[in-house]
Amino acid sequence: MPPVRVRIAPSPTGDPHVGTAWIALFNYVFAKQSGGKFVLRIEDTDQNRARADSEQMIFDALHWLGLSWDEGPDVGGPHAPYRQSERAKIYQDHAAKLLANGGGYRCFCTTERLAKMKVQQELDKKTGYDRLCRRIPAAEADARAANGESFVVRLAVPLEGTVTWKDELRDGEQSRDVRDIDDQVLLKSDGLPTYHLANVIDDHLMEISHVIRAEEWMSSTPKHVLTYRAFGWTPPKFFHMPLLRNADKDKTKISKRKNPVSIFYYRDSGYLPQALLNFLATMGWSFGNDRELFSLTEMIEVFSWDRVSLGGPVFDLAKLAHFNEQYVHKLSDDELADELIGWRLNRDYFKQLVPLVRNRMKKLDDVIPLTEFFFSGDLDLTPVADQFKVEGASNIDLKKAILAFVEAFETRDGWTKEMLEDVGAKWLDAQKWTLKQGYPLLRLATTGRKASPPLWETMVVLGKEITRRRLRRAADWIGARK
RNA sequence: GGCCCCAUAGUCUAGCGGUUAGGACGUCGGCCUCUCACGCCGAAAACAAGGGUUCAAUUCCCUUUGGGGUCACCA
Repeated sequence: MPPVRVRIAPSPTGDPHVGTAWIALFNYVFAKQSGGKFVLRIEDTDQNRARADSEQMIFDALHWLGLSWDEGPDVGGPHAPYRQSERAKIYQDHAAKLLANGGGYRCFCTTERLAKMKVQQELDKKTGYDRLCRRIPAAEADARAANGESFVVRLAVPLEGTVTWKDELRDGEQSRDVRDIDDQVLLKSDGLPTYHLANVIDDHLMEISHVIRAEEWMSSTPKHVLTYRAFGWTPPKFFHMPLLRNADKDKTKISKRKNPVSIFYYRDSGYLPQALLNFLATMGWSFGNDRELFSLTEMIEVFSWDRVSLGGPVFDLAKLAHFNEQYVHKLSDDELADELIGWRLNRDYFKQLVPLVRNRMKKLDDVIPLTEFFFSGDLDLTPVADQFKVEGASNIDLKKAILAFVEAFETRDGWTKEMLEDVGAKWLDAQKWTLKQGYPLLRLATTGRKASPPLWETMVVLGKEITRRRLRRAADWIGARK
């Protein structure tokens, strides 16, 4: 048996996701239990979506949870670099091998042609690349590439036969008719690999023994298996965990439109990392003996794959709150005091608040009522219910307007006063509202009050996650009222 | 829509042929109590449907239904 080596491979495209934490937990636990290694690899091959501060946020979030990695971009390791953007040469060399052995081929199709093809396929009810470039003789393709023509490298999927593999969490063998598999793009025209190529190469080179990932990857597994074969490699073992899902009627995979998904939301609204981890562990896995409160260490002791259940668990905030309550109560007074200080009752946080409220204070004790909403999570909006109104706008209009503001800042980088100010101004224009009509709505939703420190500064201090959550919650609440 | 995965209360789950179908969250009652919370006690609440297999199916098989994923030069 080769040593156990597992990994998580998040892409730095935004706030660290609870789904990442959840998958990380199972990888971590399995690695620790088997005396293996847990690797963190950053999948940043999408230049359009990668965000600079995002990688550090992943580190911070995982550290906060106490899930540490043995190898990674920050700690190094025998298979460095662990950042895919720094491994471009490796992928290109490997793509060249595929070109040489017929496992892959160059495709010169333009995005326009591909788009046209897709439109036609809609009518014909077909999918996948039509393999036009697969018929180009290798010598001609080489010449065109040498000539500077832009191309991608595609996987040459066998024309007939069946691919089979084992999913360790499911009975029997998985198999797929190759005719249902697309000639996946492996190397993009910018010379960087797609997920599929980078993933296979890295997992192989980094000697990953068990790929533990979410079910959304299950349908691309045959492509991966084929890619391993094209290189002449043996695929690792695959474990596809179910997907975390939204609550209510909408049981789609968990998303920020429906649920707070940033790990930082949970940290900032006062959840303890051990409680979050414990809660996450009970999603799709059970400890046994009707026990559901346990530590990471205890989980590592008893963990086994046969206690994984495959139904997609709904992420239930009420139950998370219960777990957290249990953990809070377990702390001694000293420990709880320290937790509170570490959370927001500390100098750093107060230093952000003081400039916002100092002119509104007469005595020191005014600080508490003035800043209360900086310390609370979800707000009770009923006391200000009748304040949520704009002349001529229905409840649905108000809901849409608030959501429009959220969508607008969602597309922007950073979280600064300037950005919010800009988004706000454009939003007012779009709503055709005056300042006095529009902004009170946002203020009410984010602070639960008619009066507060300046809106943008308040949002900045509150943080993006809590702001988003409050706005969305307010929008839903308004939209649902009579 | 094609392909694939999944299916025990509203939610998370136990169960791996014979159980009064267990636990937890939430909900509702009650006790405790100066209030509230905690805590304690109790209640309502589930095997999606139809066929098989079997002496016996929640459990095994098939079909249907339902839910989900995926069909990008995003991961």
